[in-house]
Amino acid sequence: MRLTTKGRFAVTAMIDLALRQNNGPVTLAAISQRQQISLSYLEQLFGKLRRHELVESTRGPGGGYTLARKAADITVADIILSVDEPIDATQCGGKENCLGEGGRCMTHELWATLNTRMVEFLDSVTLQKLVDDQLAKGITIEDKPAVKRAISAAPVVKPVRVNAPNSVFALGNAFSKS
Amino acid sequence: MRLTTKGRFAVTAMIDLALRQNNGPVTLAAISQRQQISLSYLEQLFGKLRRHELVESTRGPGGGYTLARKAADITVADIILSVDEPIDATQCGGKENCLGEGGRCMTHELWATLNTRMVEFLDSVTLQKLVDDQLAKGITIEDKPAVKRAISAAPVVKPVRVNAPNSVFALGNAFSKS
DNA sequence: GGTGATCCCGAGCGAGGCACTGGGTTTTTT
DNA sequence: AAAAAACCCAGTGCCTCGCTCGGGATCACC
Repeated sequence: MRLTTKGRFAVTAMIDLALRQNNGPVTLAAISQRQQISLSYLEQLFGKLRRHELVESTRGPGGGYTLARKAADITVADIILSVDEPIDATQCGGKENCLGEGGRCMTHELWATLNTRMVEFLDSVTLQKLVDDQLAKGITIEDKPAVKRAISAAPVVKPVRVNAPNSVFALGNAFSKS
Repeated sequence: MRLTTKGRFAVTAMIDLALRQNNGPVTLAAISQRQQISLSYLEQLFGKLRRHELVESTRGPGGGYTLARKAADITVADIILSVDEPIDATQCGGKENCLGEGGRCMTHELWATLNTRMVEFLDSVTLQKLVDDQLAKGITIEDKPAVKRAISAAPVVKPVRVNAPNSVFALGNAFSKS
């Protein structure tokens, strides 16, 4: 498991989606503008989310994405594991990894436990809870305009690269080898 | 905070050091051989560990490293935070990060909480505990030969690059931007 | 006082991931 | 037909990881 801004973006986008999907599919372009995430990057993320059956898509005008299940049935762990993929290949397994004499994996259990703890925690937080948090904060959600085509007009703020410089909070491959 | 094999190597090396430091300083060359970690890489790691006052060094022949405090007073969090550094610069702070209208940081608290949980956990595991685990597993520790200079002879197994390919368990910069 | 063991330091390198860009295609509605 | 949207994919610049290389500094010994 791995946590980067990638996972953060995905969670943020999913919250945005959950907040507004009640009047029809939500377009990535809209999420991109609201959350300042590059459209193409969102496309990649939602491609993965769709393949993991967390969201469903409808194409064509008026289309967009909707949640594939109830927000209460989607956890943060689901989202992060979807976009960050390598859920498998998780153990040092039986391979030639652990050292020769005595053959252990001195820290194997430590990382395994840590992994479990993290997943447990992330799995305990549902998308619904995050949505409730946002609503409690008093977020205003604009109604979608009835006429779809008459949007735009608003000066398109090109989402500038915010450039996350310093990784401060990162968990790296804890299983490979060992 | 961040967890990579870097942190794993550091923890592993520290366990090795704790296990054998009772008859004098332990050389990096010895740890390198036993744990199959490249010597130069170990030098870098122990440089950081020394600067964070987790270990002390003695130079010259017969020198090496010893723990700067009791193993019971060193936690896994100490070790990992030492080698992975960027403990600071942790918040999205007051900067221009959070979005314009409504200005939130929708997931800020989520990541902050996760970070806290992880550090709490890692801080609850002491080096002494890991050492005890190893001893319980029935590890044999060879006595250091009395004559220092008469070592070597053993066919130097060049530590081959084990090459951890797939990062499975990784937490990335969770705060920057947001 | 030289020799060698050991720590110390910095520059750099190859691989891979991240965040993003750009250019297309398909599907669907109007 | 035209436009809106999802889809797809190849590439780019940057950064970190794990490691190598090449050189010091410092100290125990003979």
